[in-house]
This record gives sequence, C-alpha cells and structure tokens, in this order.
Amino acid sequence: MAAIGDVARLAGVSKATASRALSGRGYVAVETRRRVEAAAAEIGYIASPDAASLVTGRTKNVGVVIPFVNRWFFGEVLEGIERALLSAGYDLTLYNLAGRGAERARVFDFFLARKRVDAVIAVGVDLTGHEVDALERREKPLVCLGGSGGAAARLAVDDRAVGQLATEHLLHLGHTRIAHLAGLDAAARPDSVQGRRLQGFLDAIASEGLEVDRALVVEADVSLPGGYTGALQLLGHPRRRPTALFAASDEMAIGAIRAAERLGISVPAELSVIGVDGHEYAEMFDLTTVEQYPGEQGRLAVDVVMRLLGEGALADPLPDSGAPLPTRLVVRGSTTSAPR
Amino acid sequence: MAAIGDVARLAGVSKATASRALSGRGYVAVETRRRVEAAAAEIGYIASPDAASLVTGRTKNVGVVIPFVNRWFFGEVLEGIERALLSAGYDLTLYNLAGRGAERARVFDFFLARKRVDAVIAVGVDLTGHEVDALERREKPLVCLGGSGGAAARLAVDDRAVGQLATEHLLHLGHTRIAHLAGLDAAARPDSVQGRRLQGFLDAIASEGLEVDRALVVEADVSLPGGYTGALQLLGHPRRRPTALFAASDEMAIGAIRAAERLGISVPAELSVIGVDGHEYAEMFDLTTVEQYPGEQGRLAVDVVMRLLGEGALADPLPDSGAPLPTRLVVRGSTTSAPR
DNA sequence: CTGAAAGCGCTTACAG
DNA sequence: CTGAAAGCGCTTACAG
Repeated sequence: MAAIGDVARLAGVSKATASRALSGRGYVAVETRRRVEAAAAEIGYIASPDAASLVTGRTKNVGVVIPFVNRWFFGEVLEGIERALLSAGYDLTLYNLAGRGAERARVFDFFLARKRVDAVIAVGVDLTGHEVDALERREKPLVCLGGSGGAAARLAVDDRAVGQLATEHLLHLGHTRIAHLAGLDAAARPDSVQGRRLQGFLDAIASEGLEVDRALVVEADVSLPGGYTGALQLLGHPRRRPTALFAASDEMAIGAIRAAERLGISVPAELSVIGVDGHEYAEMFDLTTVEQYPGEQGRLAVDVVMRLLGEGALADPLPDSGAPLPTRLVVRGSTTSAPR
Repeated sequence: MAAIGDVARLAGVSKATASRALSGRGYVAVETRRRVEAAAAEIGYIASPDAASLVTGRTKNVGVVIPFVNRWFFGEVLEGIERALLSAGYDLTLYNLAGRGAERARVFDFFLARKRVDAVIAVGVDLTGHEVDALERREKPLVCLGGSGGAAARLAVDDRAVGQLATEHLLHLGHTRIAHLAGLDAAARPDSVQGRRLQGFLDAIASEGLEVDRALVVEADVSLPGGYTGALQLLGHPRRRPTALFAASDEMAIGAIRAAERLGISVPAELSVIGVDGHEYAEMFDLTTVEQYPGEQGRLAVDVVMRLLGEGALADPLPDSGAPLPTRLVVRGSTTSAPR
C-alpha cells in the first residue's frame, strides 16, 4: 500500500514537502506541487486518515446518534446530515439507539468517548446528564436536533407552538370535540417533543375556554400502526366520538385515516384529521399538516458542527441562533369545518 | 487526555504490559492485569482507535453503501447491520449513494479507498466494474446484499423466483389479466433486482401459456407515490383494466391500493393486489405479499464480513453458502379469486 | 511474565 | 520554499 514516503521518493522531495503539497498547508513551489501531485496520482496514493488523525487530533468524522432509522422524519434527517457531511469531506459514523439500556450506555461510554469522532449530533434523543457529561469530559462538541437534555447547541422546532397551531386550525374550523393522538409517554415527559406537542394542544383548547376531555387524549406509538390502533380506540366509542383529531405525526395521522375508513367514518365530512411533519405521503393522503423540514434540519445541524469545529467561515454567525426552526401549516382535504 | 503511558505509570508497569493487560492479547499475570485495569478505570482511559489501527492495520470499522435510507427495506437492513456491527464492537460508517454521479465516484475512489474501513457492505447497489476494482485494489473485503455487479460475496433472495411466485399466486386464483408495477428501468436492466422480478413475472405468465400484454407492465418509482401514480395509469384505462396486480414492492402495492380506492375500484373484489417485502404496514393494509427479512439479511451480511475479516469462529461455514435468502408468501385479504 | 525499542504513516515546528 | 527530526498513541516482535 502506497505511503507518503513512496510519493516523496517518486517526486524527488521529502515526506514533509509531499505532505505540504498534498494537503495544501504551508508553502510549496507550484512546480514542486505539480510533481508531487503527479507522483501521487501515478501510484494511487491516498493518505491514511488514521495517521493524520493521530497527529492532528482531528478525525474528520462525526458521530450521529439517532433512535430510529426507519421513521420518515429520522430517515430524512439522516440523509440530510449525510449529504452535508460528505460534501464537507467528513465521514458519518452511525449509532442507532434503539432505546436498549446497556447498549445505549456502551454507545456513550465507549464508542463516542473514544477519539474516533470529532463531534456528535444527537437527533431526537432525550439525553441524560450522565451522557452529556461523558461527551463533555472528552471535549466533544455536541449538537442536539430536537430531543431534550444536553446543555449544548440545540436546534429544534417549537413543538408546543406546533401543537397549538394544529389545534387552533381545528378550533377555527368550529370543532369543539377534538382528540389528540399523542406519542407514548407524552404526558409523563413534558419536555420531550411529544410532551410539548401535547402541551400545545392543551393550551389551545384551554385558551378557547373549552374543557379538555381526557378521554380524547390517547397515547400511542409514533408510527402508522400506532396511529391506527390509537385511533380505533378513540373513534370506536359510541358516544364520545370526536369530530376532529390532531395526530402528533403524519404517520399517526395516516394510520388514523385508515382506522376511520375501517369504521366507516368519512374523512373529512365526519372527522377532520391533522398531522405533523410534512411526510412524503401527506399529499397522497390529502393530509393537512404542520410541515417541518427534516432534511434541511440535518443540513443545519452539520453547519453548526462545522462552526464548532472551526471549519469554514468562522465569522458566519449561527443562522438565527436560538430561534426555532421553521414550520408551516399546509391545509389539504383532510380537515374541514365541523359538522353541525 | 489520558494515554496508555499514564495508565502504565499509575499501575507501575510498562506501556507494553499495560497494552497487553487491556487488550487481553499475550501473557499478563492476573494480579498485574487487575492493577492495570484499576488504573485505567481510575483515570477513565479509553484507547485511541486511530493509534491502534495504525499499527494493527485494523480499524474495527465497516463502510456501508446504501442507495436510500428512507425506504422501508433499506432502513430495516441498515438497522440490522448496525445492531450486529455494534455488538461485534465495530463502527458503521454510512455512505448514502443517492445515485449522483460525481459524489458516487468520490465515495468509491476516495472515502472507501482510504484505510478507514476494514470492509464494505453494499446494499442494493448495482456496482460497476470500476467500483469493484477500486475496492479490490485496496484489498477491502466486499459483501453485497442484493443489487448486482461485484464478484465478491453476495447475499440475495432469488428475485426472479419471487416475481414468479407472486404472479403464480394470482394465476392460480384464476386471474388472466395480470398487471405488473415494475421498478424504474426494470426492463432495461435485467440483472437488477427489479429486472429479475419482472422476468419472474414474465416467466410465470408465459409458462401458463398466456400472452403478456405489454400495456399491463408499467415502470414506476419503487415507492408509495410511485405505486400510486403507476397504478392510476394502469387502472384508469377504460378497456384494459387488469383484475390483478403484482407490485414490485409493498410500498408500491399500498400506493396501488390507494389509487384503486380513488378510482372506486374495490380491492380485492375487482382488483387483487400482491406486493413484495413484508413491509411493517402490510398487515394494516391487509396486503398479500412475498415476505423477505431485511433486518435478518443485514445481520447475515455482518456475519459474512466478520468471517472474511477472520473474526470469531473462522471454522463456521457460511450459512447455506450460495443459497438464496429466505422468502415466504403471506396471503392476506388483498388477493382473491378472479371475478367471473 | 515483563520491558525497551522499533515502527505504523502521517504532520508540524524548526532550521536553513 | 524545503528537509531532518520529533512525535501523535498505540502494538508487537524480541530479549530476558
């Protein structure tokens, strides 16, 4: 395997000069650089990142911690991060935190604690103090996208406002019996994404002077089957059926639409449904939703990481530092005015 | 940052002994090992993988090349790979090949060619000769899961047989006007996964002595919206409407069911639909399908990689080496006998 | 069973 | 603008 010494010999220079020529750091005569580059190309030289990392302390590798790969939102974020990292010349090392205790500890205490990654992006994970500490002790920059915990740089939509907006949309259409399909543990974890959306729902109902019917709040897995199952409960009850439903994600909303179909409840005539995400299927299911832009969010997270690592224009301020990430209400055919 | 020298000093041994004690390689007195381990724990020592890689030539890192993250099949495979790699103590470096030419070349010629990964798993990618060469020249073991090209270890279902089985299921229900929603470029690329499924479809029709109506074969994006759009074409024609449809993936099949609903065509009474994959939504949509097991496939690919790298029990033969990966026909409510 | 030494492949002051 | 030397943090023969 060709090493830099081989390139140097072939080009008739020292290893130091070869290194400078190839990396672009330090002064090298134009002609010398040309010779070195030609030599490198000739023998197919590619620098060993390990050796370089060892001396520079930089790995050009970012760890991404994510609880799911196979949920639309997370998949989009991951793709956005990957694309941005790749074009910055960085690698992405993936840690899929499927919530399992021991493995999760291993990721933070071993995998991420080593000097293999320059920084960590945590997507939608509720970090414990211990986990954040483990990273801080190793001086790893940490960027959080959504989730909770972690004192470090955080990028997030305002999930309470999202829940409120979705609910207000239904209220303004005249609905008064509005259900909420919340994420699992939303009530128990008020700081989580799902907890915040639930809070926004409750706030909107309350500020309209209405009572919240607790039977109309059901927690379910944030997935299409979860939404389906949850909605069956909500819609199956003979007397308490809502006229509108705010689902905490588009996947849940689509599941709910499916459940309504199964029960012979017509959407939107008998049931308005709104979701959150801007899922790629939303248009096909004619679903009203509060869109967010996960691919873009991933790109932004990488921007922040690059800044923390001192790459690129350090002068660039963080874009709207601290401001919530953009969202937008997109009204489609799944919501309409309350039946009367 | 604590280095092995610090551990050695604290334990009162040499770096060599500390290294042996921590790695478990070579002889170390039990008592010495205990002292070293205590010292390492005390100062929170974690070995630098870069330094170790430099001398051992092993990175304990595997590159995964995958064309999508956000398709169910690929997401499942990725999760399966990640889990297996993590439990083997390996890292996963993700390269998402979104088909773009220049970036794709960069992945193979630069990222994967460096000494950062010990091996490469290519999931569902049609590799060019050049790409395989680039890896071979660097002596990187390559394991292919599906896809085509690449002389190396390959794990795959028998996609032709899958297409044939799905079509035969419909034929045996008495259908004679059977459509196929194929993947994009299926006809142009007979060696691709989608090309093979198409071939299986054609073979099944032909062996029943029926003519293939080319108008009933439509290529579309292998996704839910793709299936929806493709099915609208297929089902919208007043005279040529099929009574059964074989979709090349469950996502396409679900899109097709949605399209049928939109057109007021009842499934399965007027249209039987079968897909491929065993998608997590299949049960909810009551979809008949030929299941495959992507999570398990990912795990298997890691098994093979570990063998190629000489990890674990080398003696273990490859499981059913060369045999196609398992699939299974699961009949649900979306298929029924032909209307007469 | 343990230690001194060499070396993995780079980059970076430091001289010149 | 270029080179000799040191060193990043490990592991691995080689002696003992």
